[in-house]
Amino acid sequence: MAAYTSLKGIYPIGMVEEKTGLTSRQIRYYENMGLISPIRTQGKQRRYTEKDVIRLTRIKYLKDNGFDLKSIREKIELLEKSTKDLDLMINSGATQGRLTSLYPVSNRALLMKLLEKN
DNA sequence: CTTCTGACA
DNA sequence: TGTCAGAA
Repeated sequence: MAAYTSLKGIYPIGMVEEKTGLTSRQIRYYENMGLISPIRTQGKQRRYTEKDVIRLTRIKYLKDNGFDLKSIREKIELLEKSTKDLDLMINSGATQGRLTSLYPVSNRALLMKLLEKN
C-alpha cells in the first residue's frame, strides 16, 4: 500500500494512476503513442512532473468523451501551443494597455485568468 | 513492495 | 486493455 516517495513535484507511475484515474497500462501505452514523455531515473523508472499529470488528466478527459488518440494528440498540441504563445506575449510586455485588442475572443477568458495571477 | 518490458491462454 | 512472467 502506498509507500511512495513523491516529494518535490514528481511522481512515480503508481501515484499518477491515482491522480489521473488511468491504469499504468494506459499511461505506458500513451507514452509509446507519443502523447507523453516522462523523464526516467537511473533505474529506468518513469517520473512524472505536475505538468505531465495535468497533461494525462486532459488525455483521460478527451478519451472518456470518445476521442481517438490522433484527435487527442492534436487537441493537446493546440492547447499547449496557445498556452506557450500566451506566456510569450505576457513576458515580452506586449500586453501593456491594449490587451483586449491583441488577443482573439476565444482565448481572452483564459488570458484574463492568467493575468489575474500576476 | 513498486516498476519495467515483452507477450498473449 | 488486462494480466502474467522474470528481472531490477
